[in-house]
Amino acid sequence: MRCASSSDRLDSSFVRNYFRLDEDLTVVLASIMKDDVEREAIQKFYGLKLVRQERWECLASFVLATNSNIPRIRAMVEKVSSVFGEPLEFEGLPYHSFPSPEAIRRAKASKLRSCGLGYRARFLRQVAEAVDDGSIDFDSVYSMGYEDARRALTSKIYGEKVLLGVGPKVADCALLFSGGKDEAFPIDVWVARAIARFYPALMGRSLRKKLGSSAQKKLTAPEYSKLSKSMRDYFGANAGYAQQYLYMLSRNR
DNA sequence: AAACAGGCTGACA
DNA sequence: TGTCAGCCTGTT
Repeated sequence: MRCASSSDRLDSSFVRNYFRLDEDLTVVLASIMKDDVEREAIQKFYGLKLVRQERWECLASFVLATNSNIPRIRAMVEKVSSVFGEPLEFEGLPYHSFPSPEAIRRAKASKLRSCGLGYRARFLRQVAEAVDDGSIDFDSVYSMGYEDARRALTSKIYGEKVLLGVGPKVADCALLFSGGKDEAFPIDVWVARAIARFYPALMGRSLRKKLGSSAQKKLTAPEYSKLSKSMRDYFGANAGYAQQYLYMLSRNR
């Protein structure tokens, strides 16, 4: 395989790991083709894959993504990178790396805030501190099983959250995209809508009604746990893949 | 121009 | 344990 990058570290074995070229996608897809909905989604978005993202960058990005939207998330990540990241060059063009936890930790509050992060600035800094000082250790957390790892990401020590800004949805995203937990099934508003529409039986009547009519369309913590568990039970070990295809289906209709 | 956007925290029942 | 308001900010 041939590839080009700005760094020697990003060689072909990195690319192989990042894009999961070691896995047989057809086998994975066969395991989640449990109904016509997934069949249609897989046909429509055939080739869509999970990738193995860098762990700190992934968690930090999803902390920033809270209560926001894709264009804005992109703007926040790019701004933070250009202000606090290392300058890079690739094929003559300038780029910036995503900043290290240390860089975010050292950042002046007002400067961090001026990246347009809003109240997420505080969360990003606290997560950076926890990663930098070892309060949270990715190696140890991601070596646990799914349930324990999710508990670890959202846990409290002496009543204080270890990772402020990391709730159930953010934790599931980190576990799926950078923690090697393929059974994680993150539920954002799009996925919740898709479940209500295509899998009403898995959702339950009251929640379905709420998403349909009520102005309050955000899942409560208990609703989230219950729903994500039933989706994991239904799709099994590769539920995260099912979620990705369902998400795409939900957004393209 | 009020609502909404790829939720979470802190306070309270 | 489960609810609920409030929250930065950009966009529609």
